Amino acid sequence: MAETLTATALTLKDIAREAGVSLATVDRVLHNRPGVRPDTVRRVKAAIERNAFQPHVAAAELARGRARRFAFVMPSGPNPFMQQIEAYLGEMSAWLTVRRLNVELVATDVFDPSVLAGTLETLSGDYDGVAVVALDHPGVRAAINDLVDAGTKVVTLVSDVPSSRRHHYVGIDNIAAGRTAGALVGRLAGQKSGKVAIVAGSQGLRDHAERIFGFNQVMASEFPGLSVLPVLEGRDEDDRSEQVLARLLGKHADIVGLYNVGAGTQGVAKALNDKALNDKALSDAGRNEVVFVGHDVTVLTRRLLLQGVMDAAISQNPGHEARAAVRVLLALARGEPILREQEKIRIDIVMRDNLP
Amino acid sequence: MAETLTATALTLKDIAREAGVSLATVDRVLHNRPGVRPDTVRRVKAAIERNAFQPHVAAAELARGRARRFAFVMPSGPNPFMQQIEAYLGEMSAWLTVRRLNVELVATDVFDPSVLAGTLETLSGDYDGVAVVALDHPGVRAAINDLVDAGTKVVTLVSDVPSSRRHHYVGIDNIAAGRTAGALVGRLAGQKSGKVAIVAGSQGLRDHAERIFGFNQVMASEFPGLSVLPVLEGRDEDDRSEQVLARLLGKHADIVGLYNVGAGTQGVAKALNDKALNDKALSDAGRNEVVFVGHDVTVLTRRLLLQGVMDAAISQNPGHEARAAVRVLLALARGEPILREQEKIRIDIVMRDNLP
DNA sequence: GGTGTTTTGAGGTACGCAACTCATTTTGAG
DNA sequence: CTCAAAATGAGTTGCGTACCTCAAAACACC
Repeated sequence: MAETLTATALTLKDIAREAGVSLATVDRVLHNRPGVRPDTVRRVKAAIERNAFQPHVAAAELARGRARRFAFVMPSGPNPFMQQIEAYLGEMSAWLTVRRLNVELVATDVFDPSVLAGTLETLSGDYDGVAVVALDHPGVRAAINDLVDAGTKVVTLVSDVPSSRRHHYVGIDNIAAGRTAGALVGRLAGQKSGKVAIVAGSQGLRDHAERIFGFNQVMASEFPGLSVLPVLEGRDEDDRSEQVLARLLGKHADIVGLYNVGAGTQGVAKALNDKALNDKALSDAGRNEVVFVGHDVTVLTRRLLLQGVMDAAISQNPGHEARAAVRVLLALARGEPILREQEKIRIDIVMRDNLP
Repeated sequence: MAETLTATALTLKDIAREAGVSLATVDRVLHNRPGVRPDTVRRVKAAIERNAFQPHVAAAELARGRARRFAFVMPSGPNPFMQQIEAYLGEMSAWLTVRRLNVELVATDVFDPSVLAGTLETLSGDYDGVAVVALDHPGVRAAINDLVDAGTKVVTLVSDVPSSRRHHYVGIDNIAAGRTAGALVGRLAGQKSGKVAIVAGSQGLRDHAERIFGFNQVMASEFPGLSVLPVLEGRDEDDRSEQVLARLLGKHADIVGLYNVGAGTQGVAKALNDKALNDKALSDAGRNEVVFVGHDVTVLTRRLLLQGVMDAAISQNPGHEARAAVRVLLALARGEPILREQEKIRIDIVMRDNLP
């Protein structure tokens, strides 16, 4: 009736006895210290394997004494999503303190490859781990690889550099996110046919490009009644996003769906509202006629969802990302296995009634 | 440019000096041992507060020596969702071992209040923490309170007993889940008007009742064109669910939406498919005409989503629930604060393109 | 066999706390 | 003021590991 899930824990002493060597030798093997014959190394490692030995985390942590230093390299501009990640890191403060972890925020211009690469280089050697919101660029890739070679654990955050040798990526699959947005716009638009607009920050950003790709994929294959208009670029700015969208809405009367890929949500909503007022075309339910899907749950998008202006937000949980990045860095630094399932960031569909 | 998020860690010795007492007295206060004057207790506690002192987790863990025992009281029947939770607990095995945690699974008939209460009573005293999938019933409530009084930490899992003194609930807000389901059925049904069917396990189950409540709330207030038919009870069994639904589908030709509140999904899908075949009414996109929203991502619902038979699944992440329950029990046992944001279980909307 | 080098063993110390003992001081009741 | 009880200080041990030193043993090479 009762089933136990845990093995009895061995200690280093047990491993030493098993392998027929002294504690000192096991210690040398465990920490890759020199002065052990290859044959002995093999014997010790065999004993460790055989017993699935894992060092007692608490004891190891206590013994090593010095704190670990992690750096979070984040965009310097005022990006609400990034600010949320930083806020959640702040909330972890007590958690970090009792584990003797030092987390430092490093603000930099992540959109300028050379600046970002330069920042990463200054970090080398000083940190046990680095989490970075990275731009995918050869210079950045090289800087990441240098960090890895120096022994620093590196995770990319939100935006990946798959071609680098970073140890882990904490973020969503942006193609799937775009597909999800497409499916939502298509399904929520109902039987209607018409045009669909896309507002992005820039098609040069990897994550935006991937989202657009996924979105178009779904629209093309599943919603033949809807035609996607050329992508508008709003540079993630409110004013510019509003302008370009307003112009487009003026030109096409039959726009039934809108996908806002990045930020600039305020501007997008404004353009949409102005149009609705002009048309005097708010439906009875108080909902805008144009299906509006965007990204991330912020103060603003939360309000838009509650008002019915926005129909759904594709979200990646910033708290989860912050904690996952720290946990992954810690596990990497300790040599512990990573709970992939736990650290995976999901694509959340957030509508009015399941607002977190 | 670089901002540090962590405080420098104090030790018990520092607190002792601050409070002007010896280590022994601090220890007595910290562990509620007798023999300390109230005034001294206050001084020590003040010093602890003032410095936001938290014992070094690793050192405390190492010193206490004995392992902690947690019990998970789970339904004995073959419930896919519960099996997933158990599977994820199994995956944590290494994580648990390293932290000297013993987790035991206790299978019992959670639907029989007296049996469940009896099982909980046998656990008293032997465990540091208990997670239980609880039925809300006076006998169960009393058993939970007894456990709490005995010093055991108790969390309710998936299904809550809010009137008990359990320390924490790990699960979703089922009313909000029902509302979300309602919004999805309504929106995905588009402009259509017609009837909506509900299949539940039993209206006597608290979680099912709450979901239905939320669902009806949204339907009534936002989708006046849709009328909800009386709830069918399928007892979470495939055969029975199929029968009752098939009968209903035969009687009403204008059913445009279906909400499956609990399990029995296989049967529900079968009834729906048979109807579609009869009507020869599959749409061009291969999608069933009836909007079908259910709960939980299992092997079955995953297939149904991919096939387009099912339109959305409301899901609570079983892996997250398993890990959150363990983490909460551990934090409670250690007297650490709980990261509420982290342990909160979200209502996930899962459609084909964001299947986890 | 002798030399120098490499490998191994033995042991210690420190980490911060829990849990305990025992001696000493303080306190309050009579 | 006395004496027992209560409160407090001082100290020890152990948890499992990291990291270090020093000496002994094993080995390679000529």
